[in-house]
Formats: sequence, C-alpha cells, structure tokens
Amino acid sequence: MQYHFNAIEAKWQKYWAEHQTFKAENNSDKPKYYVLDMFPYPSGAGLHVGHPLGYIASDIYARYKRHKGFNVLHPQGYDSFGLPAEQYAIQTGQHPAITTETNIKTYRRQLDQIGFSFDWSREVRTSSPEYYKWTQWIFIQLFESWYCKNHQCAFPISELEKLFSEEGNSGVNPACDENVELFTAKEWNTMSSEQQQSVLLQYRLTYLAETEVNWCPALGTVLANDEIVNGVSERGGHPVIRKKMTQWSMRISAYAERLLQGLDTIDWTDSLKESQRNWIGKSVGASVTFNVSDHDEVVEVFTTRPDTIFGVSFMTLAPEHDLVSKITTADQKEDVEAYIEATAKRSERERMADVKTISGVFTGAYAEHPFTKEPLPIWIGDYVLAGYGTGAVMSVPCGDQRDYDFAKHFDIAIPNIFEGVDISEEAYGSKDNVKIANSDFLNGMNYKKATKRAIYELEQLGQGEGKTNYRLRDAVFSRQRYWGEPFPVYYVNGKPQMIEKQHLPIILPEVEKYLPTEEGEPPLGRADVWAWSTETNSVVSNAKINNTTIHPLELNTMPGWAGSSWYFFRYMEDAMRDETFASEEALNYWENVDLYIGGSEHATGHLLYSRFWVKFMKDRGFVNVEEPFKKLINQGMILGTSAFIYREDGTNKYFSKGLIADKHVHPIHVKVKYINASDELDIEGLKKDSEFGEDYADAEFTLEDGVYKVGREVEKMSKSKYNVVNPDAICEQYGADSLRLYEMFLGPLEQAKPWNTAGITGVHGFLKKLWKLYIDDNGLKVNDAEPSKEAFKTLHKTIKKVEEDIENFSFNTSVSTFMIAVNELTAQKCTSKAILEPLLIVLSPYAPHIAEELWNRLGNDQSISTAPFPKFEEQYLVESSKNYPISFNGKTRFTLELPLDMSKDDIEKTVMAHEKTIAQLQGREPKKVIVVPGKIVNIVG
RNA sequence: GCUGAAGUGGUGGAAUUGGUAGACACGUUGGACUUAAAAUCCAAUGUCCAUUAGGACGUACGGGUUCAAGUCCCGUCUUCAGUACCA
Repeated sequence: MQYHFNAIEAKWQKYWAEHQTFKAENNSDKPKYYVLDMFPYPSGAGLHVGHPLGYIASDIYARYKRHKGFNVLHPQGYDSFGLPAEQYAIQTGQHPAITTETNIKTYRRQLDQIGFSFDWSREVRTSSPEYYKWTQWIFIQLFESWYCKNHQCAFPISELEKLFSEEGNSGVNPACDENVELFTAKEWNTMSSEQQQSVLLQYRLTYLAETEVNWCPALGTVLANDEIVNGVSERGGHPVIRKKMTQWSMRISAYAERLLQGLDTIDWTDSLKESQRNWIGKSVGASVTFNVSDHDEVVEVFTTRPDTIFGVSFMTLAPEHDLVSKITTADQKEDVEAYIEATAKRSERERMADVKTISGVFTGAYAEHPFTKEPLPIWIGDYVLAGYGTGAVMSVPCGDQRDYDFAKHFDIAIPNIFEGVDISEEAYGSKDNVKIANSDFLNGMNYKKATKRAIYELEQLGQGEGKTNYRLRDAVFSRQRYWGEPFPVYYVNGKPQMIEKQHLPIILPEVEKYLPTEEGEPPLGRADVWAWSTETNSVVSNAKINNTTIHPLELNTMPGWAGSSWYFFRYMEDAMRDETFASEEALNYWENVDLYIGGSEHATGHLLYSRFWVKFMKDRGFVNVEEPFKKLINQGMILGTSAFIYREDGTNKYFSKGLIADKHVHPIHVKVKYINASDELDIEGLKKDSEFGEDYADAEFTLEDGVYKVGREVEKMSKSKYNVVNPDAICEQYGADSLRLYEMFLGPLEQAKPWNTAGITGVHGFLKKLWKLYIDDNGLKVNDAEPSKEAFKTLHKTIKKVEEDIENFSFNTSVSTFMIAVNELTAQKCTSKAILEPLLIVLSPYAPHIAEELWNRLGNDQSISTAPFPKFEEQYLVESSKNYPISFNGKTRFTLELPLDMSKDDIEKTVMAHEKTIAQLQGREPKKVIVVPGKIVNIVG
C-alpha cells in the first residue's frame, strides 16, 4: 500500500474540524499555554510559501505542548482593516468588505490545507463590528483617563477633575501637553464647562491637537513615523511632507519609562529589545534656560552634558524654532529669512542625505550665560532638529563634534574646558578619563560629579533642573481613510464628545466613493448618515438635519495598529461575546501570550503600541497583566530565487547565461515554475504561457550544451518578480506534511533563507520511507515483537533530541533526527509497536497527518493529539564502552575502546601498555600517560 | 557613525557548549532495475599529494590561551538587519 498523502491529509483535516480536536477550554485542570501568531492581513495575492513559516513553527510548539499535557490556546484571525483593500476599492469601486471577505476565504482555504491546529471557534477579524466595538470602547477609556507621573499609573479623568476643583493643577504631576497654564481651584471652578473641557483635553491619554504630521499627498493621509522609510511612505514609496493638522493623538510618551523598564521582564531577542530602547530613546541630562539679552525671552535647551556648561560659546536654534522671528535683529532679518526659506524647501530626504554640509546663520541676538553672564551669539542651523528636545541646543564646541564643526566653519570661539586634552583637531566627545577645567566651581571634577554640581547650581539660579528626555513621540491616531474603525466621537461646538458604550459600535457607513471628498475631507465626509443625534442617541442621516439636533461625527478613522493592539485578549473568549471584550474569568485564566511568533518588521510599531495599550488596560483594571507577550520569536523571511533570461537589446533573441559575456543583453524575470533543478529553462512551457500571450511565441533561444541556462538571484518574494512559490502547488504535489517538514528543514527559524523547491524531495522521500517502515504491500507491518536494544536506543535518542530542539526552537535539526531514526529503524528491520508507536507521537507536531493516519492504523481510536509525549529514559542511551581519543602532545593518533566503568588508574595502565608496545616498535622511550577525567587520554613526553 | 546578528564544502546547514569538523539534505558523478523515461535502490563526493597503504592542509584573515579551539581572548576584514545630525 502506497503513501497517498492527498487522501490522508484531507481525511484528517476533515476529522479535526468535525471533532473540534483543537478547541481550547477556558476551564481545565491542566496548566495553560497560549501560543499566538501575528495575525495576517488578508491580501489579494494569497499566501506564498514564506507566510506559513512562523505558523508552522508555532503549530509545532502548540501541538508539542498539548502532548506535554498543557491546555493550549492557539487561535488565528485576520487584521482585516488596511490600505490595500481601500486602494483596490478606489480603483474599482468594489467595497473593501467584499474584497476582504473573498481574500479571507482564500486565506482560510490555504491555511486549512497545511493542517494547522488552530481553534477557529475564536477567530477574530478587526473589521467586524463585533470586534471594533471594543476597539472603539478602548479608545473611549483612553479619552476618559489621565496619567499620574507620581504613581506611574493611569486614572479616570473624573479623579483629575476632582483634584482640579479642590486644589487646582499646581499640585498634580500628570503627563500632559507642554506649557499648560497653572490655575487654582477657584479659577477652575469659575471656568465654563467648555473651558474645562479644553483644559482636560491637555491631560487625556488620547487628545485632539494641532500637530505637525507626516502628510502623504499621494495616499491622501497622514502616516506615523514608523510608516515612513527614508522619507517616503512605506507603502508605495510616495513622498511625505510636514503639515499641520488637527489630529487625535495617543499619549504613549506617558508610558515611555514603563515601556523601557518592562523590556527587562520579557523574553525577547536582544536586537528587538534594543530596537525598542532606541525608539524610546531615553537620555538623562538637564534642561537649562538661557535669558536672551535685551528681550523678555528665554531659550530653553536640553543637554546630556550639563557638566560642560562653561564650554558653551554659542546657542543654536532649529530654523523652525518659534523664537527665531522674535529675536532676529533688523540687520540679520534678510539673511535669516532667506536661510529659513532655503531649508524649508529642502525635503526631509535631502537634509538627511546631506549631513556633511554645514549651514547656518547668525540671528544677531545674544543669550546670557547663566553663570558667567557672557553674551552668547544665537545662531540658527539645520543640524538642530525641531522635533527633538526643545529644538534648541547650547553649543559646546570642545565637547561635541557637530558644534565643533559649526564653530570652525563660522569662526566662533572654541573654549577648552578639559584638562590636558588637545582640541585643536576635533572635539573631545568622551565623558571618561577627563577632568573639567576653566569652569569655576566645576574645576577638577569628573563627569559624574560635575554633572551633579552643575544641575545643583542651575537649580539655585532657577535656570535649570535635572531632566530626562525621551525620543518617543506621541502617536498620531487619525487617518483620512475609509477602511478603518470609525471613532466613537461627535462634536458639539467643536469639542469632542464620546458616544456612550451602549450605543457602540459606531458602524462604518456606506459611501459612494472611497476617495477623500472634493473639499479634502476624509471619505466618511461622503456618507449621508454621518452625524449624531443627541436626542435619539444614534447615528442619523444628514438629511434629517431639520427634524432633530445633530452633531457632526468624527470623519477620520483609526490607524491599522488600533485593532491589532489588543486582539490577543479577544481570543480568550468567544469572539461574539457582547457584554465585555472578554470575561474576567477568561482573562484571569489565560493571562497573557506565552509564545508570540511573527516578523521583526513590527518591532517599533505593533509591538510597542500593544505594550502601551496593555499597560493602560492594566492600570485601569481591565486586564491584569503588564506585558502582552512573554516570549517572542521573530521568524526570518523566506526569500524567492528569481530566474532571469537574457534578451539581446533590440532583438527577440535570448541567450543562455554562459553566452552573454560579450553581448548587450538585459535580464528579464521569468516564472520560476519553468526552471528545473539544474537552472534549465522549459522553453516550450514559457512559450505556451498564456499570461505573456505571443511575447515568447517566436522568440529565438540560443542554447549552450543543448539547454538554456537561466541566471538566478535571491530576492524578496513578489508577484512582479515571478519568483513566488505557492503553497497550494506544493501541497498538491508533495503534501502538507512535506511542506511543513521542509519549511523547518530549510534552516534556523529566525534566519532569512531562500526557498528552493528542488530540496523538498529529501523530506518527501523521508515520509515515504517512514510509511514503508509501518506499511507494506500486505498492510500493517507493526507487531508486538520485543524491540532490540538498538531500536530502544534509536527511539530514546530521538525523543531526547526532538524535545530539546522544540524547547530551543531549533526545529531544523529535528527533521534530520527523524531521518536518521527512520534510516536506523529500517536498517534494524524494526517492526515493534513498542518503538514505532511512541515514535509517531514525537513526529506528530511536525507531520501531523501521516502521524495521525499511522496512529489510527495501529488501532488507536482517539486522535494522536491526546497522547502524552513519550518519556525519555536515560538507561537506553547508556553504553557499555566508549571510544577514548588517545593523543600525543595534543595530536590525536588513535582511539581506544574502553569499558565505561573503568577507573582512571586502569585506563592509564591500559594506555601505558599500548604506548610501551608502540614505543618499542618505533624504537624510542615510552612517554607519560595523563588521563583527563571522563574526556581524553593524553600522552606527553 | 552607532546598535544587534553573522562569516563552516558546489548549495541549505549540523557539531551534545572546549573534545574525531562537515551530521542530515540538496546538487553532482558512477552503478542497479527498465525497451526507455519517471520512480526506487546502492556507492562516491572538503581540498591537495599518493596506484594503494597512507599523508598534508582545512571552519573569513592575523595573533594568543589550552594537552585540545569552528567554539574562549585580542586585532583586522566582510556581509546582513535596525537606526541615525538625538544635543
């Protein structure tokens, strides 16, 4: 009987679905384990072989944990709001919901055929109203909260109102907008409700603010910092400009310190933690204010080197700095304005590319040194960034290379405040091994002491204080798009109001077109039912404008990361649950994700935002975990191997790769399915391909050695490069088990690696051999024969290795282990059930279908997933003897097989006897024998 | 520049954490079976020298520690990823 993988796989997939084999229980005596994949965005292209890599790894782990006696939650869903469906809608008029539904069907079919052990009863879709009701609800909770820096915790905004009415705002220490005005309790209580609302907006964890945003004209929307790569949009590569807009923002900066501290408590890779640390960008230093001479203004700067305060010889402002227009003297006005205009014209990209050119201009104004009262010229320069710190720096040319270069270029003084350091060539940027000089009360101190003293003295003067600065900016939360969560917000007199929970969800309305309106409003501005009636408490049609008091609803939608920041909690419960986003019992039982697998591209987006939301939800008591993902693994990308044919310029002639050296050719991508394992092109197949019509019909192919050789190159898998390998075709031809094993076999999980379909014959051959070990032409070969010692050894070696591999996430080496085991057992002619049955359990996480089939044929009527993982027993691996390498002066000459229980002295005696014989033969004196316990025998002379 | 990861046959990659480098697989070559092909099976396959026996060299490069180094230490180079005028 042959191994009919297609039939076997279909059979068991159906069985698992019908029996709900992988349904997780919310009540169980077993310990819980939560294995999660980053849920996919269902794109129109469907899955290619790279997508399932992480899912296969997590599935192996989930199945393994079930064998190990855990109650495993392993869900899957779709991050189904997003730009591609909307772009497609703009082009075709097709509603994104329909496209999304179609794509999800394709995804589901493709996922099902690989045999994942997902509990589909908990599926979530971020675009379904049952789900985004709760995304909207969380938004409201953020609006109704403020963050107390003293307690490092978020509280309801009503508590802040109470504090304000009792003692004003001078005593509270909240995370809030900069430069909020101080008021007393009395002042607060006399404010109008509208005024109070305006004030509170400065403290809420999500707030409306006029912010400078990254506006992408081509996409008609704003983008977050992490959606911009090299100054252009991540999607589509369109230019991005700075623009001021009123936007919802998330006060993630309030959580900067906790987001940083929390990294120490979770098991993520160093590089990922490092990315987040860099993104948060904590720097400890001081804020210092410099009075501007002859003005009523001050320049506030942030510095990490307050110890170098006496080295300041000038100030530099960003060209966009508010003070520039106020302090520039009449003489300098023309130059300054010309400079500002010139920098504004330069795109972000140019400014980044051109970091070496030093440019700047003197404002004509001077600041006063806080201690020496010396006048310090105030310059503007584009090396100072408006978006970091205060947009102004105190320039210490002897201690900072950029200040140094600037000072040299404009011939500004470079006072040296370092003892015995030569600064004639470059600045001394190091904090170490140096003492401060020429600095009044700081003389002779090191960095640490001087910093402390400088801050103290500044505080005495009232011109500075110790300060910690974070690079992390608040996250803009509004998108001018259609296909996203609507905000549960309406406006009364321009002030945002939250819609009450019982009226959620606010359903995304139908629109005729998905583009922004002619007035430049977001697409929701086109909906004729996009207003809120406070009388009926419902969304009403704009047409009813005369019958009832209506208020405009927020027209923006939420960004992609809104729905993905909390979805892992929704899986804990029935996705249709309507009372809360998940029950308290479920949240208490599942806590957080034990293992999270996904791509590293989310390092500073999704993985930071979800940590922020979870910390917030913890503060407000909605969940009871501080971190969402205990352990995180980034799977590497599977790359495609593109194939090229070479067309001679201006002809329809194609030359084989070896013949192109002296010709003018250019490479053209061809479909990889026409290439065999030896890089030879199937010319007939290509000519007949309907996608290219007649393009290749009369093409002339010049061969070498009778074949056409193509060029190969490893690139990202992409439709346009014709290097996409479809898992459907692989499952069809080799089966899901082969695909699963091969994806693991390709290499370490976390590494990027190219796909090469040719290699799959190796693992496919293994599965056939495995089948033959159990089944032959007469049916089942397995019997109750007493297993041999060797068979036990093979089995237990395999158990041990695979268990270690899975725990260490090195799935690639397990596949080799299985191959060796099957080869050994075949050679031993093993037919014992006592060996072959447990072997199936060990294999089943990797190749569940064949394992389930053989398990069933061995007479088991329960799914193999209920079977406990076989226990490794050391005794079967213990050997009676061991090969000792015998080395002379470090060179291994021969090995001696000696019994394991031999004592050190006996080993020495035995080896000495050998040495004597050899020495006699070679006609020399015997050398001394040294035994290193347990390891090796040395003979030294 | 900074941070992180890595460099092993023709290729993907192993190596129990300092103990016989190259497991396993692909590819290649030869053979068996077959009218033929596919499939399957067997053998060889790091490089060099040697008819053989055997030997020399070999984990990016240069040093070092050790009886013993792919593994540890110092220096250099290269590749990939992230980040960047962050004061």
